[in-house]
Amino acid sequence: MKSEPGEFGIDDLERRPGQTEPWDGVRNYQARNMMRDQMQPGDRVFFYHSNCEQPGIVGLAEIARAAYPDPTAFDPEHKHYDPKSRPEQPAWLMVDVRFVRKLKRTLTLAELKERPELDGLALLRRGNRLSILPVSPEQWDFILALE
DNA sequence: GCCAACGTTGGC
DNA sequence: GCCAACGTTGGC
Repeated sequence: MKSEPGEFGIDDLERRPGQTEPWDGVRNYQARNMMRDQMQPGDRVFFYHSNCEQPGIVGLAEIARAAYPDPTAFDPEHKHYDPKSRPEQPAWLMVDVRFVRKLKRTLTLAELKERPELDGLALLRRGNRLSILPVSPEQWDFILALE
């Protein structure tokens, strides 16, 4: 899961009450479907810092709550308001994410790109801009071993 | 700041 | 349904 550290970084997650944060604001159908269909409580995710000096994987988090309606979509005052989403029929969902730990070092995007073992990694696909991306078990183990 | 790569919107 | 215009993402 990507986040801009200037907006909400791994340190912010660590400081949250319960070290848990609702992952609101996702407004992409592919990303929504991944939250809805692929994320269960206890599942682990990489926390990725994007749009910053050193883009890369900085920590581990886990899903604390399965997908449920994103209330920010209902609020006309909110930046992420979307009139297509109504409480009776929510278009947008979010999960709760809980801090697990920071990595001992940042696994930079540049470093991940150098690894032929990660050729198929969705994060490295050309033009990818999704804020939530799949990682296979093999990719997961390989990346963690780089730490 | 630049720009490639997308997703979305809306006219037709 | 097509597609140009536009907005956003995010690395560099």
